[in-house]
Amino acid sequence: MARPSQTELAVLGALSTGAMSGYELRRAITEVLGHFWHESFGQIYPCLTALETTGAVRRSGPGRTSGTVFEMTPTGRTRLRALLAEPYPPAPARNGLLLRLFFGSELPPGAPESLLTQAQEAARESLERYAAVRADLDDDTALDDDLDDDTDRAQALRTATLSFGEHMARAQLAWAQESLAALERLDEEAPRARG
Amino acid sequence: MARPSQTELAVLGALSTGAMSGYELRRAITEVLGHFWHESFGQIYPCLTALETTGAVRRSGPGRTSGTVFEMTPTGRTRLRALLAEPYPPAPARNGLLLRLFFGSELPPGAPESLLTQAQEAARESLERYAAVRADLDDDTALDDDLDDDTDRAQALRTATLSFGEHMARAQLAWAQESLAALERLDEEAPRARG
DNA sequence: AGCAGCATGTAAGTGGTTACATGATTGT
DNA sequence: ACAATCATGTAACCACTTACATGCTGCT
Repeated sequence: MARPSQTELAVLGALSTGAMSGYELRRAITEVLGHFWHESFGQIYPCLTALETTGAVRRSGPGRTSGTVFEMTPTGRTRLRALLAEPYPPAPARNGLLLRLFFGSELPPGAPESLLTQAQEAARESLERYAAVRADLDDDTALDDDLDDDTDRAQALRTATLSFGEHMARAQLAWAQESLAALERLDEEAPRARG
Repeated sequence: MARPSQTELAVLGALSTGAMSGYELRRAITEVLGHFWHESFGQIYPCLTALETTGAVRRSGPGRTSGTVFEMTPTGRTRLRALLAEPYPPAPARNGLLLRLFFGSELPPGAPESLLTQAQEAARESLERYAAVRADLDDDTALDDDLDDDTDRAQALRTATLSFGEHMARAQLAWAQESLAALERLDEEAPRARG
């Protein structure tokens, strides 16, 4: 694991919150980072063994299978900080929805509209999920009054990632609505414009 | 090319607007679809030969190198429509910025702020590019008064993909500003909250 | 005894990028 | 003559997914 990798960063990041098994690691990633990150077992386990050989991670617990947890070492924390400071690779621009919409005039009428409605629905569902997460988050902060500045700041950063999802979902919702309206307007005007 | 592929769709889509060489194909994709799609030569050429063997695409022109253009056949257009109707695979959730922000409390103070400022700047640049594209688009529609309903609709769909980019960029801008403000507020309040 | 969930891994395959090799054409 | 750009491709590699193999633990 010489070259920096995003999987490595995600794994070390998750491990920075406490020691856990590979299985738990994956669940932690999908549950906590789920709205902007994903890892599969096929990535996690090889990454863990690689991290072990570089000394960033240590296995502790009884033995081979059960009870074994992966724990971040000081070397690992240094590595985590280095990876965090690394510039992130640009996300590959590949939006299947827009690709289909762009050439949507090849499809029967109504098909692009249906794509937009689906996108709208997806955005609404995302917003609902985010609202639930935010409710949990607010409960937590209301309970803990004795936060120091560090956890306060950490909390704010985590909230920012949630807020990103909310902004994007709202934007997608507005866009889909707007685009649907534009297509509808076209349908109404078109027949008159003939001749 | 038995299994549907997004590259195939992008290539056929681009070819549906006219015959061109592989080289031109790539330029067309990056220029026209650039804000939501990308293809490299390593994908395009193998895909073209595969499409040729299935009869979706035909080579025409003088010979081996120069002058050869790839042309979509009727089979190809059928294939394009089938691919467009296919549900699109979900985009893998992997946002490097959010990953760094989430664990940003491990970084020296100021680093997350710098990430947000960069994101803000990137969004601003995107908006500028989109504004330029939209200006071109409006010029075109102003010139052509004799549009039929079909091109009108095609135009609306293409505009929708541009509009998507604009909505997302604006949302990112707003989010970055909001998050920066939240962090700043924290900095001001923190010292007082001590003791 | 049997099932659900915990747990660790591997192998094969996919989709994609990057770098390279090669050569023609056009402009300066 | 040289450089830039047009043009077509291949090979090596990388990241990632999926499916599979294996076995443990705890519950009913």
